[in-house]
Amino acid sequence: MQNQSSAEHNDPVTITLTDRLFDRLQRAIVEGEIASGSKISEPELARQHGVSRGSLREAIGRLEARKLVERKPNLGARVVTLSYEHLIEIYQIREALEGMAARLAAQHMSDNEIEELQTLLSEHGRQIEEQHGEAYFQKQGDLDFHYRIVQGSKNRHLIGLLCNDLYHLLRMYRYQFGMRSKRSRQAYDEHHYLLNAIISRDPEMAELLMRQHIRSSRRNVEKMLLEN
Amino acid sequence: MQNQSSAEHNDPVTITLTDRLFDRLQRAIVEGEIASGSKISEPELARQHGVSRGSLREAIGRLEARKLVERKPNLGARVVTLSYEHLIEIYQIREALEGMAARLAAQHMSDNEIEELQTLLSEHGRQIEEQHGEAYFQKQGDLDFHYRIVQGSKNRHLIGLLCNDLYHLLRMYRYQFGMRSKRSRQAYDEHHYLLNAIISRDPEMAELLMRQHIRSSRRNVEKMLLEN
DNA sequence: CAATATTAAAGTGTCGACACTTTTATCTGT
DNA sequence: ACAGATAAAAGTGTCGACACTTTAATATTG
Repeated sequence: MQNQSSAEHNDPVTITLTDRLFDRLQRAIVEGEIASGSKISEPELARQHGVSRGSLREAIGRLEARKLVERKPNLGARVVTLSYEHLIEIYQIREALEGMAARLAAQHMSDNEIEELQTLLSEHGRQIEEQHGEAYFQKQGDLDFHYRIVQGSKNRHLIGLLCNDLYHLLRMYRYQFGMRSKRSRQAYDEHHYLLNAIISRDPEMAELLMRQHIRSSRRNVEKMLLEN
Repeated sequence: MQNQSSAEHNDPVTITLTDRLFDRLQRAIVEGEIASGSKISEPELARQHGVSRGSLREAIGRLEARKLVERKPNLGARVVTLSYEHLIEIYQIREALEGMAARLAAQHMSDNEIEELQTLLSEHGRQIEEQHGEAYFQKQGDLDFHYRIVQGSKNRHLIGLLCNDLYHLLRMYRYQFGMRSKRSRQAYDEHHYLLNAIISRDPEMAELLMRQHIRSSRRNVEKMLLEN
């Protein structure tokens, strides 16, 4: 699940104005530049970005589809309000969907893809040894690993759901709740078990391990948030 | 998962023009009135429905979010093309998500809700005895049952994903692939096992049974489609 | 002075018009 | 007659303006 612009696999590289605007707004929201829960004034935002209200409106519509903003008729749009409960909901959905993705990946990934995944993972291992688990790189590494497995499912609908819809919401929580994982070593191990299940072409086991991995990640987050 | 207009839990009952248009278009697409795979001409559709292109565009945007149409910059929108492969993808996602929904429902449904579910199910049983499994009613019954369990998960994000996004796509396949279930009796039995797991408050078992139920429904569909 | 009614301001929903892109139809040369 | 170039038509992307709704500010009244 790496950074990808909204040109998301759009063969014609024509980027429309609304596309760019959508990207910018999404980033601004995810990174908290536009505060969570705050109201969005169409005239103001349109002016700030030098664009007509019509185009802005379309961008907002897409943000709504990704559940980054909520809209009520005649009352306007607000940036979604983050909450502990909602974060848990997202983890439950991830557990179900990524579990299925791992199951499918064990069936459908090519030998070549599996090798690349292996390479990626040993690279992570090296990084962890070297810099004793520098948080940022490891977090990105986690995303890369999950991203490849999701892609490996070969289920385009599932890929879209996880990489387009859920991913950015999750990123928003990471940014704004300051979620740094202090368990990069454990995560790395769990990734390894999962990889072995995929190498063995064992769908059942792959799903099981992925679900455990996400559950333990969730427990980690829960603990971290209850400390604050 | 019963019929619900796009006013979807919008407290202010102000229905905007775009809302109505969206509903109409969604119905037209789901029921095949606008052919799957066909191109959508904005000027023409706008004229047909007596509405400006701007409003139509917003409606199309929402249809795109629900994956009922696909859009390419400067080339316009097409109704999504149905395929066997895509239908399988949807069933895989349903298996994962509804499985999780059942697990959560076993934990979170109120005793009252469980009783109502029980009532609903015995009503279905009665109907099957009487009219020997009239296809339509039983299909609706299946939807109602699943709908309540999804609601019972109390996971709002999950509910939205299943009842808003996936549900209409699935309905579209049912309509256009003519998917009638000839296994209402078996489905009824499977519902019963699942209900028992929920009554026992056994999340693990509930998820397992729901996943089996959806898998067997998928196999039924596969068989049915390979006959044509 | 507080609570309601009235009015002004701001905001959203909808529309029609124009610019640019893609597609279709026509023309040109060999 | 056919392939490619050219022009016309249709279609999409973007904009600014107006109507109606909500919110804020002001006035009114008990």
